[in-house]
Amino acid sequence: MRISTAAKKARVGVETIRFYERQRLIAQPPRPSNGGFRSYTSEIVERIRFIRQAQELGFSLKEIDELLSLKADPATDCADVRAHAEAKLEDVNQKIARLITIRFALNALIAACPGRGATHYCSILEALEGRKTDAAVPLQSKEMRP
Amino acid sequence: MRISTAAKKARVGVETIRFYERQRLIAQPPRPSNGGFRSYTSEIVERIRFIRQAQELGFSLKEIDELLSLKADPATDCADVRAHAEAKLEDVNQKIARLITIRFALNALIAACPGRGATHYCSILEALEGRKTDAAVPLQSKEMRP
DNA sequence: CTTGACTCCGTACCTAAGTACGGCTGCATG
DNA sequence: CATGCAGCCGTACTTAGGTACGGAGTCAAG
Repeated sequence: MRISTAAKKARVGVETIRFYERQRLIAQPPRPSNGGFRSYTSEIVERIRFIRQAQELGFSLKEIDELLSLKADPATDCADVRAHAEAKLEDVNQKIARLITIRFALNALIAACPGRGATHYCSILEALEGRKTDAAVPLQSKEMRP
Repeated sequence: MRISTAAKKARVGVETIRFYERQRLIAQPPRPSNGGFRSYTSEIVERIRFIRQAQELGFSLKEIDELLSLKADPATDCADVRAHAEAKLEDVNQKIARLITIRFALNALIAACPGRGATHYCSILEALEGRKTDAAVPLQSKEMRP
């Protein structure tokens, strides 16, 4: 299989495969000594699919690299993998909590807004200025972007 | 007020102020013609605080730039600002929905995991491989990162 | 009047996850 | 056999939001 076929099967771009190779997430198949094209196996396609699936679950490529190592290591216990999943779940829960706080604040802002009139009296802008309105914005800050 | 004082008051780094100046989010105070230090006003500090508040709500610097323009323009109606807040709310809602889907899938994965044993039989890794388990991972994909 | 802290400025670097480009080689099809 | 599409390779660029660095200038205190 050539790279573009592999890319199609894994539903990624050719450049993405190369990028994964550079990141050592997947092995680069050897180039024939007589100098032809590299030949991609279905194992590699599977591996790329694995990577995309894990990405869908919010794992970063770095974390996926760890998962793949666990996967490859026969000494790995299933509990190790589970721990990663649980850590990611925790992560996701925190992001959700943070977003819900934001949603709450945005809702309050919108509710307090008269809906029209000069911005001189805009309660949303006022709230953002930090002068406290009813729709105060009490975020504890710190780390949402991971 | 010198830049480091302004930075402290706005609770950002000096470099961040400079960065905002380069991004034209805040104006750079003129340097005295005799060549001393720039003098920062409390208006600038307020403006930086506004930026950070809006960031807390998930607005990007680009969006904040728009908000600040609306704020500065006397022709702006409050409804314009409100529309931005509502768009951002919609945005936040989508992110939450996406994360909840992920949470669901992670929970299913963890629940299906025996908790120990060789990874050869690890249901989490299996699920990520795309071979369908009970704990299938049915994400519709597409755009969570904004 | 020297020392040390701060400012200024331009530029480079960082992470994440790719995407794009340009020049070359390889190969298959007409 | 020529033509044009693929593959290969190295490098540079992208977005976002900063952070870091190096050299020169400024200023206040000792």
